[in-house]
Amino acid sequence: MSKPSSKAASTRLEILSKAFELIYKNGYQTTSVDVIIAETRVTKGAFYYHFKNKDEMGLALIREIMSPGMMDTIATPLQNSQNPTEDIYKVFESLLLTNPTITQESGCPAANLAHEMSAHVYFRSALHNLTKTLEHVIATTLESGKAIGKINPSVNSNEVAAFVMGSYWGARNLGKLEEGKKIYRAYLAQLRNYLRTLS
Amino acid sequence: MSKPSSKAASTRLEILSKAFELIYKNGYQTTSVDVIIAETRVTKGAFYYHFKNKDEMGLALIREIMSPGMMDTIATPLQNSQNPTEDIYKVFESLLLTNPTITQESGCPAANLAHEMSAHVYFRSALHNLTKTLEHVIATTLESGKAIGKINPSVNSNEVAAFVMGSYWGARNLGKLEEGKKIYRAYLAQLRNYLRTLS
DNA sequence: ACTAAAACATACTAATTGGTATGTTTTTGG
DNA sequence: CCAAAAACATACCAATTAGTATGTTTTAGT
Repeated sequence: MSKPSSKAASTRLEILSKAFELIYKNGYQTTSVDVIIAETRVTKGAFYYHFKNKDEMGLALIREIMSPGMMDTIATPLQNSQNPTEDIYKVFESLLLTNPTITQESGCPAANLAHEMSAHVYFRSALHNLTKTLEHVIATTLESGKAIGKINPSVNSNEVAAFVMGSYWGARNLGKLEEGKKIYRAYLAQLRNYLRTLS
Repeated sequence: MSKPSSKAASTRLEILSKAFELIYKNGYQTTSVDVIIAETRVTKGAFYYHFKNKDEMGLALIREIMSPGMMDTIATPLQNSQNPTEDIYKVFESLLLTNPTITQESGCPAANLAHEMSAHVYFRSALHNLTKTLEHVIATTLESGKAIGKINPSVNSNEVAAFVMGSYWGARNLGKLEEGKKIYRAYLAQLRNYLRTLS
């Protein structure tokens, strides 16, 4: 995500960055290659030199922009957590209430793509891989919480991780229908209640 | 949803039914008017006689097909519930595991549309209206649970209703990325755990 | 049975789509 | 420095899109 050493690599990155921005806002199918290149200094020849078609670009987007981005905002803050439930809560709270690049109108980039492109095999497996990685991070956090006596040993970490991830996606989707952050606060309050039952 | 008394009304219903089927499977934007009429005995003239444009048809779809459908499968089973948490759980369990028209690949029709069309003001408010109605039904169920001593009075019914609806949407979205129903069983197990804390 | 409106049918259009063909320029290794 | 490959630029194309123009048929009230 951060090696525009060569000119060609920076062109490629410019495409992916602008594509992410547009697709996040307007969806994959309704973001045409034409508008992507119109919003960059890139021409069609350059676009199709770097990606053999639109879908290849979309897959690169998942792997090179979205995956690292989500790892940064979710996985990194959970490393070496001494208080799993509180730290997991905080990750989603800041994601919902303070993160500047993720907006209420546009929702969660990964959830959006999952909704729209899950019928496409390669998109589906790329996104599945992404979610499984995140779920694994959360589950691992819970497991180490067990080791330090902060999480009840009877808790099924994988189930909980899936439940938390899923509920977040759902909250993001509900949020797209509303104006204020009231829905997020309701969600977070109940998420906290739920997480507390894991101790 | 059930008055094809006149010939014209049955034409209109045929459009909406097939449109629902196609849009549920393939999304709103990627379902063209051309394929809708190709899959019915309806011509373009008839289509644009009944709906002034594609979006008007989409809105009718929400109001005349989806809303009644969701009321039937979610609200009706909760009427006069004597055991709120168990009945709420059962509604989502049957929705996830046994409902024949809602498939894993295609997910939740309302959640799909919310994801795709929330930027469109009229779609957003129609869908928001739909979700708020459902949340209200769930919240009301919880409130009457309080009256019969089955739900802890300190529970915030509206928050819980939003959390349950949202988590279901998220589970549906996660499910679209996977093959088996394992993810649903994980979700349901944790939903049950969560609902039990409300007693 | 008659007529006016409702309900439909057919043929078209302008814009947009993803992708290609065919070039020119720029970079890079020897 | 120089050739070959990499990187880009321009002009095009066939298919698909939502929507319209202009008809014909069907229905319903009198």
